[in-house]
Amino acid sequence: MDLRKAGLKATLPRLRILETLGMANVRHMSAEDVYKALLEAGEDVGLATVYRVLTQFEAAGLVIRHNFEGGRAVFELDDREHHDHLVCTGCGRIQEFHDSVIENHQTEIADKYGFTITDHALVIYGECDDCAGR
Amino acid sequence: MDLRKAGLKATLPRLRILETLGMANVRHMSAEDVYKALLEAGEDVGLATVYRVLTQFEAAGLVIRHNFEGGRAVFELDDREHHDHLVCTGCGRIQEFHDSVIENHQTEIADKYGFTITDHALVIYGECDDCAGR
DNA sequence: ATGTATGCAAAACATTTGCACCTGG
DNA sequence: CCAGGTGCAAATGTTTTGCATACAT
Repeated sequence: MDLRKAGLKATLPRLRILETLGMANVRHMSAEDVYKALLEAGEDVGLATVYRVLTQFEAAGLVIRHNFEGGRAVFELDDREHHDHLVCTGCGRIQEFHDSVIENHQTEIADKYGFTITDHALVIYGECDDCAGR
Repeated sequence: MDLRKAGLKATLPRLRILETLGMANVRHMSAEDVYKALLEAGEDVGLATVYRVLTQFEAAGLVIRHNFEGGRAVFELDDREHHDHLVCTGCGRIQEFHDSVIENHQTEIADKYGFTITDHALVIYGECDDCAGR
């Protein structure tokens, strides 16, 4: 939460972007989503700044960038336990989950092939209950 | 392998693109990779056609499109058992693997949250042996 | 023939960068 | 004050699309 602790000046745009990502009802937003939310909130921010700041936040470990299908990256505040994602192809809803058996197996696999894990991305695509009946 | 069976006319560009993806030493290529390979082979093909054809192949289930980190999609011939990927962040090398324990757990997780799996993507990023010592 | 596929060039996106101006500490 | 941050516009890189021509059946 503390920008200074992350080595970043506490400027207005950075604070606002962090706030926006912290809004309980969103969790996963694209750069454009953040930008639009700020404009609607009456903030005068540039899209380029949103991209720059999100990239800095990622480097500082404040947010996680996801490359789900669809061509645009989405960002999420890195303020809770590690988890993976279920993405509904119908409504776009995102469900987080954690499975330690899968996590452990990933480490085993990396070992087996001589890789040192730096990161991993597990995304399950499917249709959620609400979308099943169209 | 059979374009007609997939409902696609057996045109020269399509045959060449399929051949290129089938070259044993590649497996994972971006649209541009395929395009360049064809130009070098003396084929007169357009980049737009490569994109169009790869998208058709994906829809027909002949190839799989991956959105790894890095902004560009890579394609792989869908001619073997399902598998996931280890991607070396150092040299870009891609190692395929399969783990049935992980697969089974994914199904369980989807069930638990009421999702019907249509697809999934597990990518482990890390550094391979060869890159470990820089 | 004839409907579909292709190549080219232009368009559409997502994201990045150059630069003059503004701001936080 | 002054290094670093920001907004804007222009540049980039990837993928898509419109259209006249070429090709497979």
